[in-house]
Amino acid sequence: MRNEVDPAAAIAPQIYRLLRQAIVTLEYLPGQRLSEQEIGARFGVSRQPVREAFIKLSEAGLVRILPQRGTFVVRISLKDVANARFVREAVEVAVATAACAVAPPEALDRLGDLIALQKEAAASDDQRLFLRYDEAFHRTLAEAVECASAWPFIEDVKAQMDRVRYLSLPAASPMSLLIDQHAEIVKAIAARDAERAGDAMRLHLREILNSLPRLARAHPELFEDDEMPAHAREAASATFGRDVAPA
Amino acid sequence: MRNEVDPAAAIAPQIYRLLRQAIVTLEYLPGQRLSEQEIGARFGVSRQPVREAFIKLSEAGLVRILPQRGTFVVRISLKDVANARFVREAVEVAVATAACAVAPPEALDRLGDLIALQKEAAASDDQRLFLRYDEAFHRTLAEAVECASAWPFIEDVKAQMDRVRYLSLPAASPMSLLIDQHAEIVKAIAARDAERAGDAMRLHLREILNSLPRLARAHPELFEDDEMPAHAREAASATFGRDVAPA
DNA sequence: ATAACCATACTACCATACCAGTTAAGCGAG
DNA sequence: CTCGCTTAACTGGTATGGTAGTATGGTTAT
Repeated sequence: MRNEVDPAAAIAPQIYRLLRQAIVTLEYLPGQRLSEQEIGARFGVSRQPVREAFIKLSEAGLVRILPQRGTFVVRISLKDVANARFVREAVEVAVATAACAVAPPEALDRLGDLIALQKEAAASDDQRLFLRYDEAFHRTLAEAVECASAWPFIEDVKAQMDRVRYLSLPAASPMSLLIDQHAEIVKAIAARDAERAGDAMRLHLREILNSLPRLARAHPELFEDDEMPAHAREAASATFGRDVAPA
Repeated sequence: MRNEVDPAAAIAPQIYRLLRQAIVTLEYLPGQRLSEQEIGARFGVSRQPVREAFIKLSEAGLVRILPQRGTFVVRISLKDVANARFVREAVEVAVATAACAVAPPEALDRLGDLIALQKEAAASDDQRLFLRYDEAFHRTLAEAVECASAWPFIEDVKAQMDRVRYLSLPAASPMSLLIDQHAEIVKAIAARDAERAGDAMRLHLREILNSLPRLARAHPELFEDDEMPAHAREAASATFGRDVAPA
């Protein structure tokens, strides 16, 4: 978060990116108050672009704006994470399925390149870099089916999941597993097997359900006191069989 | 658009709703310039909340903000409409599928009530009211699977489609057809038949593909000069067999 | 000791002022 | 008449000021 803003470019989006990154990486913890005044002073900008960043953050569900009271980083809500995951699974499974019909071979090459880069990042144990390539992989796949204009929506939804992702970084699902899942997705698309590609993507995106209950128990102070909706328990038990009920 | 704003409530969201409505109903046509100054004067508010409304409209893809030049209503883009439809189909088919597993009977009752209201609106030929109940139907279904927090997401995506919807109002898909499709969705969910529910929703949401090429030819001045992405042509031909190619 | 009150110091929101960049019209030179 | 420059009138982006509402801490009355 020490990055300076570029006064030549539009400031508000830069502040948004910086704050989002800080929240998602848990540099700003749930409950923390964000002051327009203070953030503006820290980056040497006025309150107005900071305010616009706050509004976007609140739409992404990362902060809660209470008029005349303050703006606060929200706790991680199992319900919100599960719903975000639900939406993301729906969209990206559809993307993977569609890719089998319409993705050009060059796109598959690019996806292969990104997997190779992820392997490098995993080899040097650079988790941040790994996550960057992970995001690039999913975005590239969306572009492959000419859904680039749909990516910003996925990106918004992803915010809820990303924070959990960073929370699980120390002992996450091993990077090698995620790489294998990416590879399986690409292989299925290359084989033009729509059902297999969809299933592979579904399995990949349900991975987070495996660690979520454990993380919620390990860090209760970071989590909202709510439960996952029924559709998430369904999805988890269908994939992993257990370890999803609160108990 | 003649509605006044309520100065007691937050102004920016009100302006957003009013402008969105005006654009979607084609009261503001593509290419029209929107001036912060002028809109603010018309509603008796300052430029600031208007500006925030513009930002949201641009994120929904309804206007394009060109810094230091102006803000303009964008033409309808076949690509954007098709992508929005793709995303919406993915999410709502997943919702319909999940509803079979988790929707409580009371939710099905509410959906039945909304279908009855739609029939009334159709009987009195009130198209605006019909569209309102249509939206309520889809939102209620999302709530039935505890995906209420996912609805704002669908609502954003829907903006692109709604404008086409209003454009097609005079001679749209007959309301009775859409009501039958809603009824079929509810029946499938009541029967807990996930595959049938998903297919019914898919068919329902692909209806727009049936009229889109015709509308684009009939109103070329309203449309961006682009083509639907491959996935949309796939979806259309899979459902309707033809009349989707530009020719 | 406790409870009610009030002054103070915040907050977000809206309004206003200022700035830099774009556009286009008007004027002057060729 | 045509081309090129200047300039004035816009634009959106940012900074700053004003306002109403909320939390808080200290003081006073009970």
